[in-house]
Amino acid sequence: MINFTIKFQYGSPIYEQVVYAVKKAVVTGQLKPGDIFPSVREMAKELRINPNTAQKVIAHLARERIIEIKPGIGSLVSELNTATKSQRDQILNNEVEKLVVESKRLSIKREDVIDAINRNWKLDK
Amino acid sequence: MINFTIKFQYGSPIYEQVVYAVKKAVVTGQLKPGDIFPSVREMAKELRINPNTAQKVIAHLARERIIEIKPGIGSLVSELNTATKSQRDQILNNEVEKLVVESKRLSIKREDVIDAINRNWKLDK
DNA sequence: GTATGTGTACTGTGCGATATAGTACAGATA
DNA sequence: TATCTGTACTATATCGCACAGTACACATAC
Repeated sequence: MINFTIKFQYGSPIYEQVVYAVKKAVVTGQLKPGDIFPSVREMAKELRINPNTAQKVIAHLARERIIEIKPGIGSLVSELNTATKSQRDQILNNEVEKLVVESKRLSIKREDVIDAINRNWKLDK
Repeated sequence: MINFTIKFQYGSPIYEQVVYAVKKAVVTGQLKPGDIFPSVREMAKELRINPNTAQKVIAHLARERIIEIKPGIGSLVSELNTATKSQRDQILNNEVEKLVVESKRLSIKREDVIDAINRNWKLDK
């Protein structure tokens, strides 16, 4: 059974979209730590993607420690992680900078960006 | 003469990195409206990239109305734009959501993200 | 006029990422 | 034993990206 939702878009790789959907589902509580995660073949069948693509999703999620692989069993959703220093820097400098640059370029007010952050932070959607 | 700085990284296309560097230079005041923008051939020579790649940069910047092309002359840096509704939604929903999801996933505090926004907003770097 | 500098549009080549199809194997479970 | 897991292959096709090189129309400067 698939516990998260996806609507595929053009422009970015399928495996990337699935990885993001899983991250979002974990953060919003749609997927909880300890939940059983769909297997390669099940995901491929349900989402109608190639098994190799599903395998790529599993491998990426495992490398980011979002799921834990239990050989012969499948995978389990992990607890939320704590950021390493480099991950923290990547987000609080580079990612935020990109958002700020794009906002200023389009004359979007700082307050509106902050509001959007606060609004998105309560995402039980 | 090139009025902006770039340090090429692996992982993302060259033309994208140059486009972002220009956006940042405009936002920080390093490039001002009315400034003459380097031509395709000049950019290719100075940045040591292929003329086709430089052409791609110019085309992207023009499509986003960051520069104005004056046929036979070159290009000029435009004024800052106002966001259309769809651009605004794209940023205040999708982009912000990605930042929030990634932050929550790594247990980064909301206050730290807001601080980073405020810090980056004063970018006269 | 000529020479030069613009943007733009092609043809090719090479490389890597992505997605697909299909097969196979080791290991754990039932 | 049968079935499920993840994983690792071989192949194919398509696309994005960067590169090399050539060509054309247009405006400017001389």
